Amino acid sequence: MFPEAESVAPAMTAVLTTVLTEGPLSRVALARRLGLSQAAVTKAARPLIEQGYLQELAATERSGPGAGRPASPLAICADREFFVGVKITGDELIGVVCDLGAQVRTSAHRPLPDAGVEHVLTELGHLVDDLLDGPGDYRTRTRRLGLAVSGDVDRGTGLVRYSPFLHWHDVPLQDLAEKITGLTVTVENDVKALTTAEHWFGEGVGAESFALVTVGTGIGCGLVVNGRLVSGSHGVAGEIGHIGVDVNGPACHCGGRGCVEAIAGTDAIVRAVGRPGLTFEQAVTLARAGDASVSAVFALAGDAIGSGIAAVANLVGPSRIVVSGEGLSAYDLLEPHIRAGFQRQAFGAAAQCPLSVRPLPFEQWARGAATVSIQAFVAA
Amino acid sequence: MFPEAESVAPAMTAVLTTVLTEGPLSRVALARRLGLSQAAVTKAARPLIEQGYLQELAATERSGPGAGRPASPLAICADREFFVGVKITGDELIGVVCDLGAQVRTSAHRPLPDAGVEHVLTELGHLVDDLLDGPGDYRTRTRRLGLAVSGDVDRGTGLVRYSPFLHWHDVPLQDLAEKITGLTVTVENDVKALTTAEHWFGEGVGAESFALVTVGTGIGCGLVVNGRLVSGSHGVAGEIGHIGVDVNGPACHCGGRGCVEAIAGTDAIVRAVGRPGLTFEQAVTLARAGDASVSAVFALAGDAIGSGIAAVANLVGPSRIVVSGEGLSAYDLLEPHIRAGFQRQAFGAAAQCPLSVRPLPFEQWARGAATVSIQAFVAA
DNA sequence: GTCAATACTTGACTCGGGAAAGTAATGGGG
DNA sequence: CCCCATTACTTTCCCGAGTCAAGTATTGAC
Repeated sequence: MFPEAESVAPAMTAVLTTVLTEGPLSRVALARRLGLSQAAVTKAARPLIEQGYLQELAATERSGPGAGRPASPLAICADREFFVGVKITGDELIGVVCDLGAQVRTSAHRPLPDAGVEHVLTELGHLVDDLLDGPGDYRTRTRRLGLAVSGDVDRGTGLVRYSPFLHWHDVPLQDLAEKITGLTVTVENDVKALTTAEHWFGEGVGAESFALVTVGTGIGCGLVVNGRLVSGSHGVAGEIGHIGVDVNGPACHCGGRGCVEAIAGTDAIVRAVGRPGLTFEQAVTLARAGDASVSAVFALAGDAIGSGIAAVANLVGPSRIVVSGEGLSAYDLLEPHIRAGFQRQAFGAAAQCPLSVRPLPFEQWARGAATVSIQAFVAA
Repeated sequence: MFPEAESVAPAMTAVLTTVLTEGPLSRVALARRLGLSQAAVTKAARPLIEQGYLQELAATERSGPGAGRPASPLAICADREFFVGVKITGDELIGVVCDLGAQVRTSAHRPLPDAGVEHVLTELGHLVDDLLDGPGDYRTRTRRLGLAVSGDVDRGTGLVRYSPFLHWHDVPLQDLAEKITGLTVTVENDVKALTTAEHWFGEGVGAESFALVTVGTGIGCGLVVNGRLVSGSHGVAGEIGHIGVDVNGPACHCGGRGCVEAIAGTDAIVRAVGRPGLTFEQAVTLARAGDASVSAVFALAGDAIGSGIAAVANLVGPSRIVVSGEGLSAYDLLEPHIRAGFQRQAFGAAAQCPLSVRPLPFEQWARGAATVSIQAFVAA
């Protein structure tokens, strides 16, 4: 957290994290919330205030019958520090600058004609320069960069083990990006980054367990269980897209049969419609216009997604599920069937798990990357 | 851990837990394993030895080239304390006495003609008396009892929220059982208890994430993720039996379609064979004798189980999966199809997750209950 | 103005754990 | 045989995070 400090008192991390994710809280409220004494919170908060990360808000009006000294809630100084987040896709870099409160301050993107490591790094350097040297004067108050990449990523070492879209194998992205940008870099899988962002700053705040499902060409899922992100011991986790929901369904590129993705991925939907040359958007238009056979494809797709989500609910019992992704452009067509499939396959109380829909634009994925670097900063 | 102590130094719990689950270790090895200083281990171990929970083994012969003082490994004194575990089924109580090392010392059972709470408690009292006052003189060194019940159980409060087999609603089983037996009682869901036992003392030792699948009339699953048991926020977790693997499959009693349990539960198999009056055992015999249509039913069942297990592997990426349960009497018929279904639907590296088979007799479920009380004791 | 109520701060203390130096027990080489 | 390197364990001293209890601050109600 501080440039000098080796490791920081747990209470400081806890206080800062709680104020970040749950908003302004008085010291007394923090003490109750964290199971600490008031004295411990006072001591932990002092250096955070001195360093400019927290500020005392004006005393609020008090409720309740009796009197008493008004609380002075502690709030984040969002401007104290900024964080760059970049999502690396196969054909584009999308970058944002976020403040400490994870609000996006500015964004930019660069096309990526070539996904070679060298080229991506060069473009990344340019993108970061554009973001930090543009209006806002973020350069001086920015020390960290988060990168979100699809595929198998080791967050601890910042190694990209394998990324199918980029065709990367064992790229030490963290080291390379730190050399190019001069910032402290954190690398994370893109879905996990987005899940983290929702867990800290979105719908998943306060949830002990939480799932985020992304619908698009691929169908993915990020999981938080017992308050911690699920990483999977073989680097595989959240692969909801390859759960089999129909033994007699279409073959999937993964070798499985009737995978959710092979039924409900945008490519799979186009294929199932079976009209040569038709794009996904055109299929959506046809279905909205009432074309029965195309609508049926969307119905099956939504049902498959719902079944997959129910599998998540049945297995880990999250307290919330958020559905998101690019494929949500067709959400009006999918939603009733997603909900129907979910309700049918969710077991017992799992059916009561709230399912919310949030179209998260690509910029939000970059924000997810920034969020991961905020986390790394707070935990440092 | 100690009758007097309110809370115990974390290092003591860590040392005792590690020796329990990983066997005798020297202080130096423990320090490395736990990331503590040698001094901290020495200090934590002393009271544990004094109280008789640990003992120093004779120095072992040393390997390596140089010389050096031989290590004196610390081992559990298994006889120091005993634990009763009872599994409550719809028609029987199965009880065991385990030592501190979770070895079963003696067992007993009582039929349960009536699953009413009153009657179960009376029988439980008799069963515990039988176990503790029989040969072995366990009574004086036993202070804890673990109960395993199917259904929705709150381990923290020992409340059985709902148990379908027993037709129980909101039974404060912990309090009731403590009154009857005079022991400190822990209550846990049966599958979770068995999973805990395998995680601490079985195949799952040392695994950060681990899944146990039980195959029988119902099909269940216990999950350990990031080293912690998954409980599910609505009391639902590990319901692998109600994952839908065939949208066109048979209706399930849960309201779903093509649930694993509706295809591969023992009742479902009997129904799918479709010969009135035929028992499960007779179906097994027919299939073993080569009856093609019956064999096909087992093939479909195995495939469905394999798909469900693959869903677990894809979502949480456990480092091991253990398959168990009564239905394993037919495991020769199911196994190849379970493995085939798993391999087909497991995504990428998830397919490398080792799948082991362990028929765990009912007594092991009672041992699971005892294990939960051992955990409660160690953490106390 | 006093009083109860609530929020926060201060200072003495506790306790878990670390660092480093000391002791114990072994085998190997002179 | 005596030293010495090597490894295992113990002891002593210290630090720092957190608690407890007492004190200060700030409000509304009477």
